[in-house]
Formats: sequence, C-alpha cells, structure tokens
Amino acid sequence: MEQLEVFIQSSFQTEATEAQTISSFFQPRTLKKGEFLFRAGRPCNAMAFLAAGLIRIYLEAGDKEVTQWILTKDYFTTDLSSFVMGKPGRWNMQAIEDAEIWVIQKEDYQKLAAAVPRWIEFERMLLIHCFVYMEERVFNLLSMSAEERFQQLFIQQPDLFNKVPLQYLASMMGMTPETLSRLRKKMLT
Amino acid sequence: MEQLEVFIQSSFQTEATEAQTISSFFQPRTLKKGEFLFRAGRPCNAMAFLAAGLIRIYLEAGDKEVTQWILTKDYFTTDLSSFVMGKPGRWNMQAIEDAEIWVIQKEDYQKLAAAVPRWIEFERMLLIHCFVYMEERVFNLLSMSAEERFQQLFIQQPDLFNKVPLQYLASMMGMTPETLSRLRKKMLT
DNA sequence: CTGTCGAATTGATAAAAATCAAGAAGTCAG
DNA sequence: CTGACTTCTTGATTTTTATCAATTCGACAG
Repeated sequence: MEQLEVFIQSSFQTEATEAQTISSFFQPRTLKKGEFLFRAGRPCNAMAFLAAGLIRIYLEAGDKEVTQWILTKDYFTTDLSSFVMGKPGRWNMQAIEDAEIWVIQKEDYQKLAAAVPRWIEFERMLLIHCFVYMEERVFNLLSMSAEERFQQLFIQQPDLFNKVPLQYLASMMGMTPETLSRLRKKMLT
Repeated sequence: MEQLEVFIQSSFQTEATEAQTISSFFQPRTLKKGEFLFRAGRPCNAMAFLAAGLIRIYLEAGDKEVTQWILTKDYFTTDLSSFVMGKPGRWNMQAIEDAEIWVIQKEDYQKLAAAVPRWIEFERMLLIHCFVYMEERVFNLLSMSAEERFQQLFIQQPDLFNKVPLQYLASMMGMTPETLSRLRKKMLT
C-alpha cells in the first residue's frame, strides 16, 4: 500500500477503501535535489503530499532569502492563497534533498471533494491544525529569545539539524547563521 | 438589520434570507471594558463575532504578558483548538473597551452547519484567510526589524494607535513599550 | 482644582543579535 | 588525491533592542 494511503487511513481514521479512493486522485512524482515544486509569482495549481525527502519553503526578501518552513515527510503542502484564490504564488518550494511526492491538480481536487464528502472534513482539520500551529509560532517569535527558539526546535525536531543546511534553519528561526553557530557551540559546553 | 447579518451577506455574497438564518444562530451580548470573553485554561465552547469595540488576545508568558492580537470589529474569534478539539483554552480574550458581540455556542454551531450547508464553505474561506494571514505574520517577524514592523502596522491600522494602549501594540509587534515609544518619536522627526 | 494612579516617555546602560571579515571544514567533480 | 566551491565557524565590532530607573503626562475620582 502506498504511503499516502497509509497516512490518510491512519490520520483520518477511515476505511481502507476510502483512503484508497482519496489517494487514487494523487499522482506520484519525484523531485531531484534543487528542483522546485512551486515558485513564487507563478500560480500554484496543485497540492502535494511529501512522502520522502525535505522541501524548503522560502522567499527572497530584499537581498536575503527567508526560509519560512522546512517541510518534512507525511505533510501536505500547497501555496494556499494561490491554490484557493488563484492569486500568484507567494512561496518558493524547493527540494533540499531528493524527494518523493504525491500531487493532486486543482481540477482533480475539486472532484475529490465531490467524490469523497468526508474529504472536506479532513481538509478542515488540516487547516485548523495549521492555523493553531501558526498561532503558536507567532507567539514563540513574540515571546522567546533566539536561544530559546533554537532550543525548542532542537528538542522538537533534532533530526533537522543533521539533514538541513544550518543557514536555512537559522533563517526559519529568525536569526543569522552566525548566531545559530554560536548557540550550537554554547549548547555543547 | 443587525450588523452580523449585514457582514455575512456582504462578505459571503449570499441572499438576505440565508444571512438572516445564519445570524439567527447567534445571540447578542455586551462586554464591559476589562471583561473576559474567554480565558486561558478554560474550555472555549463558543465562537464570537465582534460588532463593536476592541478585544485583546493575550497570554502570560513567564512574568510578562504577550499580546498576540487585537481583534477589531467585523471579525470572528474563538479559541480554535479548544472550540474544535475540546482542549483547554490557550488564550485570554479581554475587552479593552466596551464591546458588542454576537455569540454562538458549540452545540448551535453544529446545528448551523447542518442547517446552512454553505456555512461550511464560509468557514473554510475564513480558515484559509486566517492561515494565509498568519503565514504573512510569521514571515514579517522573521524578516523585518522592529522599526519596519512598526511602520507596517502604522500604515495598515493607524487607528489602533489612538485606541489601544501602546504597551499592547508593542507586545503584539514583538518589542518593548520603550522601543515603540522611541520609534514613534523618531517617526515625527 | 488637586491628588492619585497607570501609561508613556526619556535617558543611561546592558544585553542580544547582526554585520563584517577571515579562516576552517566539509563536499564533490574530475 | 586535488582544487574549487560552499557551508560553517570564529573573532572583532557595530547596531539593535531590552532593561532599569526616573520623570512626565493624562485620565479621573473626589
């Protein structure tokens, strides 16, 4: 059974047949390291599920790149305002290592909602979780120091520190690479 | 016609009868300045629409209070993870001036979704907008200086600076009241 | 009008984090 | 293995922002 199917079945707590129906709407695809899934400025007409690998979500701001998020496996992603409202995409999403994804096109997405009524419910829970998580992130950025943010990420996702270039993690935590380097050193003491 | 009804009709682009049906599920209520709509730690079993006034959403973090957001009129609010998943509430929501709100209880909310199928669609767009907005906020906190954040808020919601104690705005922008005071002074020059 | 209290400002100082500039270390193609 | 290239680290310095400590300002009760 495909990973997407397993994931839907277990996290949605649905029957195998329904999970299979849902996953049948998605097409498998691979991304080579460095390849883009979506690009800022272009419309985003698909949603993707990351089965393996890592994708960096980032944006150029002035002269520097800001990494908004590192997507890890078993998560869905899309450029939401573009996917839903047809606006230009806001984010670049680039594989930072070879990745396996499952992709659904916008037209099929609409068919999926019609074919599997409970999909709407699933999407709703997805959106709610994402929103709650973003609330948490904003709160952390408002209330925590760089050191506290580093320690929290290190506890929550220690594996990222082996797999992701540290400059990207630094940016995602709202600090410079130099600051992250010093915090790491400090932690070893 | 009540404000909630007007708001739903115009932003949802629905018929008057449907807007009226939706708004009939909500009960009016007033909040005196200082009164709490929801409290952190307690379950949140309602959603509210703010028709007039201002509500501060905040949380104690260590020895200081962090203002997450100032809710202005014509917005809905709830403590989402509590309202949907039944967890303890995460936020304090307190009127910072007398407020008029329309409240729907959780049980009625479920009935509303059943009575007005399109409500689900409305809720979906609400969630999507909120998520996109939070993405933007995270990005701004990652990429902008205190001064830039101040200028942006001052352009986007200048009226807040007359109505809301500046210490709350400072916190919401992730800076101290002293820093905000200095940035304001600097702006006048 | 006056005193009180919380909020805002101001100044002096300290801490945190960014910037700039080398180096060191790791990666990878050839 | 070697050289080129990128990433990471380190040190020195500057900038930004927080902290601490007085004032000053404003709203309001009496």
